Amino acid sequence: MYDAKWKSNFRRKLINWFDGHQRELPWRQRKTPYRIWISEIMLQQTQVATVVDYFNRFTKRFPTVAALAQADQAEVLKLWEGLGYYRRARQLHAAAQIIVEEHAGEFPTDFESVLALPGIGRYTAGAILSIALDQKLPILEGNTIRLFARLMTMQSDPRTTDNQKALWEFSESLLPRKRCGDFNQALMELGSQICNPKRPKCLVCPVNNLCMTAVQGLQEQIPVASKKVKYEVLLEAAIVINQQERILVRQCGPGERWESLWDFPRYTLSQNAEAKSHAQQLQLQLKEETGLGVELSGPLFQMKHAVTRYRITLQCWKGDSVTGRLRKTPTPTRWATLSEIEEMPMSITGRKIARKLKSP
DNA sequence: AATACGGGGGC
DNA sequence: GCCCCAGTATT
Repeated sequence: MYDAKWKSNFRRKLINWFDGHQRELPWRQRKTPYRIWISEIMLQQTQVATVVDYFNRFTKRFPTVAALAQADQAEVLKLWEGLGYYRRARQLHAAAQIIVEEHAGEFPTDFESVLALPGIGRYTAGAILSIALDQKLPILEGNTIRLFARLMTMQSDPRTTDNQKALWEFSESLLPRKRCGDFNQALMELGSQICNPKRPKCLVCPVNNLCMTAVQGLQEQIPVASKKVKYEVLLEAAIVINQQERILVRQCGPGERWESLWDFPRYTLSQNAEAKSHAQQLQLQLKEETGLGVELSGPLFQMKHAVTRYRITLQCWKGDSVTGRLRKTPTPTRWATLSEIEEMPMSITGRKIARKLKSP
């Protein structure tokens, strides 16, 4: 079924389609390993449309490996602010320093060395080296998993270990002799633009007659859905304490969500109680922990924030007329003005609260 | 094999 | 509200 003839047809049709339909994207203008690397890290679990502006800002500020390696981590995180998965930024920064020290500042060109860099797994190593240097290496990620599952009419969850192995082998077996980078990008472009999850555009797909799923009309059944992850709901309160134009902020600690990013003090609320009694409870608790006189008013606003396995409802209170001295706090804290806060890498909730404070 | 790690696009 | 996104690292 997937014999040499099928594969050569597939390669030819796919690459022809890509030549006429590929999107113009900033990282496609100059395909250096550095720029492809940055784009691939940003694109991990993140849609193209979200990445474009971040990529442009980041590569303008850090045009080379050396520039990135020399930066302060806080500045790297600031440019990553809002993109999520902040470990990517820290590992990107660490990898730049490794490249300077161990590879003379040149992005390595052999698969094993690239794979050894922090934040780079099999997909990203293959993507960088194929796209930037046209090396013959396979890829497998969200788009290609779905595309291959449909091409192969895979009848079980493509995310299982066994099926992943089969999909990697399929990806490798498909690689053309030349233009492997374009071919890999074409696979992903087809997966995202045509072979999309819901209602794929099989009528305009360049390989629809090679796809048994399309021929049999099984698009909604394949790929087989993975087990769903359960969510639980958390309720948290953020508190804004003003003291002579300065606001108390804290840095999230190790093992905590948003590690090393700045945030406002937050407390978990039990779910069923009334907001007002929570506010009073928090007031007492905060007085205890900071030694400050704390007055509460609010809530300022509420927001919901979905994270992988749980959901947060965040409430925010604005404090006023705070006097006294800070005695002790659970994590690193500092009093910062709103303009100082603008320069600090903030969690998404911190960022939204700060924006709200600036233009109420 | 499961889980942590963010935030947003699109319907 | 739900699914999914150019995944990686850890347990």
